[in-house]
Parts: sequence; structure tokens; C-alpha cells
Amino acid sequence: MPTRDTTDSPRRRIVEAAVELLESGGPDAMSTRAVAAAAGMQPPAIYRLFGDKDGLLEAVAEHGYAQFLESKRARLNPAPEDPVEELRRGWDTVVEFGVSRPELFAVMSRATGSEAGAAHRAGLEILHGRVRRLAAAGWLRVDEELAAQIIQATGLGVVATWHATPAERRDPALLTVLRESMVAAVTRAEPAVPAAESGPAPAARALRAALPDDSGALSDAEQHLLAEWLTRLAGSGGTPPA
Amino acid sequence: MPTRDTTDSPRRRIVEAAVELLESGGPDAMSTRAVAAAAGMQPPAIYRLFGDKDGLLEAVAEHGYAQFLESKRARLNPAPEDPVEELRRGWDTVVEFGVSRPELFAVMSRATGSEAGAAHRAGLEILHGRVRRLAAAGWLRVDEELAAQIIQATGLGVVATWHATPAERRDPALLTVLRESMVAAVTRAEPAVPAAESGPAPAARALRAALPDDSGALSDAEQHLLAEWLTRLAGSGGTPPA
DNA sequence: GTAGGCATGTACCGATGATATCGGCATGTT
DNA sequence: AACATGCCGATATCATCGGTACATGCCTAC
Repeated sequence: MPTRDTTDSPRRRIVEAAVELLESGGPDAMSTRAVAAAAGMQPPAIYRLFGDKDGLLEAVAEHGYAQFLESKRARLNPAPEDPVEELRRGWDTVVEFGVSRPELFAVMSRATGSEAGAAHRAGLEILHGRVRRLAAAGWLRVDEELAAQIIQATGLGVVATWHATPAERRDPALLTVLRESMVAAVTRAEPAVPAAESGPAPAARALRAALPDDSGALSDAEQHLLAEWLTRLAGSGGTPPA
Repeated sequence: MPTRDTTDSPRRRIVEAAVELLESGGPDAMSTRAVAAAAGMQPPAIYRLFGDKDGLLEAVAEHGYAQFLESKRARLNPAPEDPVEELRRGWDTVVEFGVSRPELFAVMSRATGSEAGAAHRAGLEILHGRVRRLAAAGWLRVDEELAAQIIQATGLGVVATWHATPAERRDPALLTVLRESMVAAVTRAEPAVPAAESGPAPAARALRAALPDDSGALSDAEQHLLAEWLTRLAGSGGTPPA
């Protein structure tokens, strides 16, 4: 086994030193030399291991996601009762993480846009997973993708605003207000699909029932075929997911 | 008159060159030397005029606020009818500015937190002014300060999320949904989202989420086409009219 | 005419991100 | 057992960055 995270692999040492410097002295303090020195290595080691400073930042972000997932698991351990409450808890966890660890959160958020960013991929993955579960239970009032973006936007915004506000004017109510606002924007008052059942069958029944005579989105032929499929799905009996 | 903005004062030349470089090549392209060269001056001139690179950034932010106010005045010229609509328009203007000029917006947002930042002060000033007018008309459902922070958070969040989303997944509905959500959180009007959404859209979303990879009831091709239709149906609802 | 600011221009400093190059050490082969 | 190979660490170095000291010049004041 060549390079594995055996608690003191060079990679891990460097990343942890980088996080330490980042959170103690801001982004400027996380220079390649300082990181290398703090990890007891030479500057080129960083480039050999991470290729680039952006590579280091990505590794730092990934480390942050790992720590976040750990804290989340510890906090959400009791049980995710209903999906909406799970959404609240998840959002709170993210925001709390962003509030308590500003620099790391900033790095994690920055790695997003342009290219790959395996770390941020993982973050979005869990978010979309949560949204998907919400959708499966019939709670979503908007598209899945849009719901995920709403959650992301409110979280990002509240954290950024929190840190941009001069400490003495910070109001914890901001967090709860925006959370509830986000829940209201994403979820419906009641699930569109009965909670008791799961799988495609009940959703298919609900959709078939809700299908108007002429939805603008589909042609007559499409609509007809869709209705037929829905009938098949509705009768096929739900395959409950794991 | 010592140093006034006489359309080609050194200050203005430098700031405009800085903005140009910032928006064309990202923050890294805005080096002191590049700015000085682009403005036809020597590097030390920047430090004489702005004292610091942060000084330059602040001046850039102030320039951005000036341009923003200009565009705002042009856009809000018709008339601010009622305060809530004024809030919508103002928020839209900010978000539109942030969407269309990412780098400049980032610089303007960054200058916030810690110390003075005359530029950002001005920005907060107009925001608080709008909120105050809202409060005076009796529309606020929360504290003025909290309202301002809600507005700020939603705006910041939506802009950040917009730019963090891979272009092809961007959904303009995000802007309107979050705007209405913010209006609902800030004002005591009726639930600004028109109606508890009904019809096929939510059911379609639920079904799409619940659709297994391989339901025995449909063939692969059918399943694929069904997913496409469901996406169309899922997106057909929810966007409030302009 | 001369002396004193004051802005400009040159040269420079330390630090940064990034790389080339060298030496050692383990490994794997013959 | 001797040799070759490839990987890991260390030193030295490069170009550029933000920032500054110093000298030069010009205009003004006496």
C-alpha cells in the first residue's frame, strides 16, 4: 500500500498543517512554505503530492468535507424522523459548520464552480441525496435541482452574511428565519404522496390523478402514452428502496 | 481642487484600469504592476494614491457601487409604487448586478466585514434606507436590522450559488423563488407565492424521484422517455408570473 | 536666482508560487 | 551479491508579486 491515510502519511500531515495555518492566520498565512515548514517538509513536497497549490486547496476542502460529515453524523445520529425535519437538521449542520469555521468553509465553497473538484462533488452529492429523498416522499414543491440550489443559496448567504456582520449586530434569529424561509420555499405543506407507501406506484397514481386534460408541456399523443405507462406503474406495486 | 474625479484624473484612470483587468482576467490579473501599466503609470503611483492594495480594492469597490447606483437609478426610474414592489425591484437590481459582474460584485462584497470600508458603508446605507421606508409603511414583519440581513443574505447567496452552478444547470427560477421567499420572510403580506401549488408538477417530481433504475413495467426506452416527460411536467409549475 | 517642497521614475527588498537538479534509499532484477 | 531503476527528500533557483527607499526632476516661493 503506497500512500494511504495512515494517520501520519505525508499527505495528511500537510493537509492538517494547512488547515491549521488557514484557520489560525487566514488564507494568506497558508503559503506553501509555511505549510511545508509546519508539516516538517520541504516546499517541493507539496507540489509532488498535490501538483499545485490549487491541488492543496482541493485536498484541504476534501478534508473539510470529511470533518463536516463526521460532525454531521455525530449530530444527526439520533434519527432522521421525517424528511422535512431531516432537511432542517442538515441545513442547520451546514450553517453551523460554516459559522464556526469560516476560512475552511470559504475554501470548501470556493472549490465549486469551474472544473472537477472531487471534494465539492461529494458535498453536492449528499445534498442531492437528501433532496432526492425529499422528492421521493412527495414533499418537494419545486424541481429537485432547483430545490438543491435554494438550499445551497440560503446556506451560503446566511453564512456569508453572518461573517460580514460586525459581531455585535449578529442575530441568531437570522439563522432560524432563513431556515424556515428555505423550508417554506422548498417543501409543500403536505406531502403529495402518502407517506405510508413508497416507490413509484403511489407517485404514479398521484400523477395520473393530477394529470390535467391538457397540460401545456406534453402533446396529446405523449399524454396518452404517459397515461398508459402510469397505469402500468401504478399497478406494478411499489418496490420499496433500501 | 486637489484630486477630483475630472474624468481622467489619475485616480479614475487607475481604478478603471483595475476594474477592466479584474473583469477580464480575474482577481489574479489585477496586479499592481499590471494596473499601473494599463493606466500608463508606474507601480508606486498606486501606493501614493491609494496607500495600499486594499486601498485600491476599496476604491474599486466604491467605483462599483457608483456604477451600481447609476444602473439602479436607470432601472428604478419609472417609479417606486409601493414599498414591497420597491423591495423586489431593489433586490432584483442587486442580484442582476451581481450576476452580470461577478468579480466586481465579489470585491464589493468582500470589503465588508472588519473595518471601515466607506464603499460598503454606502451600500449598506441604501439598503437600510429602503428597509426603513418599508418599516415606516408598516410592512416589516421583523426587526429592521434582521430584515436588512435577510435581504443581504438571500442576495449574496443567490449570486454566489448562481456563479457556482455550471451554467447549463442554472435556472432563472432560482432568482424569482428566492426573491419571493425573501419578501415573504421580511414583509407581512400574504404568502407571496401565489397558491399552494397543485396539479401534476409535484406528483411528477415525486414519481421521477421514486422511479427505480429498472422497473419491470417499462422498457428502457420507455423509461427514458418517461423521465424526460416527467422533467417537463415537473418544471412546468411554480414560477410566479413576472 | 536660489532654496524648498512635491510629484515622478528607478531601483530594490522580502516573500510567494513553482521548478530544475542533485543525492540517497529502497526495491527489483540478473 | 552486484547492479540498475525509480521514487522520495533537499538545495538552489526563477519569475513575479506587494511594498518601499532613494534619487531625479519640476514648479513654486522668497
